[in-house]
Amino acid sequence: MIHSKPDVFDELCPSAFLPIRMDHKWAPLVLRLLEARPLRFSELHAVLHRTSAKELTRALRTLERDGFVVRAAAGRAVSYELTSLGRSLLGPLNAVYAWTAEHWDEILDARDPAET
Amino acid sequence: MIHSKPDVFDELCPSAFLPIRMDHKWAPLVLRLLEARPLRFSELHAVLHRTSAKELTRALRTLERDGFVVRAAAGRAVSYELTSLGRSLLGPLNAVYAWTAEHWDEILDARDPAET
DNA sequence: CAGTATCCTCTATGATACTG
DNA sequence: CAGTATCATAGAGGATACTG
Repeated sequence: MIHSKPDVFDELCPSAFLPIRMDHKWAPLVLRLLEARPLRFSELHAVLHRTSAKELTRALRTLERDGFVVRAAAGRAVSYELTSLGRSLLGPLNAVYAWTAEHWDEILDARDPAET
Repeated sequence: MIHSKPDVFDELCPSAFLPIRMDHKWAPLVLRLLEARPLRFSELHAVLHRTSAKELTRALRTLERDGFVVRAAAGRAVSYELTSLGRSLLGPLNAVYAWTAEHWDEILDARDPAET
């Protein structure tokens, strides 16, 4: 089907904020965690221990909804895996993280020049 | 000075969400608008007419705070201009936008497979 | 022109407790 | 293990009116 191509400026459609704002705080992190291999819910939660099960679930549901990950239930065990769409986002996403790692100090300095 | 390098995973520091979530909805768009040349407040608002002056102001204050733009008041006229830090973010940022333009349809399809 | 000031609502997210 | 259910709060963001 034909969805109208998002023109980020003219129409100010939601794509202007996607996936810059990935609809969930932990979504981008989950995506990166799944880069290496599929992970179980508990494995994800172990790393993202600062969030609740509820929020992690919501992050995963969001990622599922958008076609970034697929949920595979094998009996008791449930694991999450990247789709090709999800994997394709890792490039740009990691580019942003790389930028952040490189310029984080400058942002902090801009926020608080005193702390030198 | 030495700010500890952000390890996006180990400490789950705020950098994990920056600038993926740029602390303001309109911030990334403002950044892109300033790519070509400095713009006045009203020029920005003309394009971003869907938001209020209050929110646009807040976006600009956020961008200033983080060292992405500088505010230059020339008498009555006020214009905003990218700093080199702000400009350096355009690369990764535009990469994400490019990804979005290319995969937006797939996300919509994932959200609503019916609409074919 | 370039904002401020208010009011208001809705959502995101956390904390905590419970379940098949 | 892999979630749900509930409660509670801060802040995001819209609408609108006002100002030097």
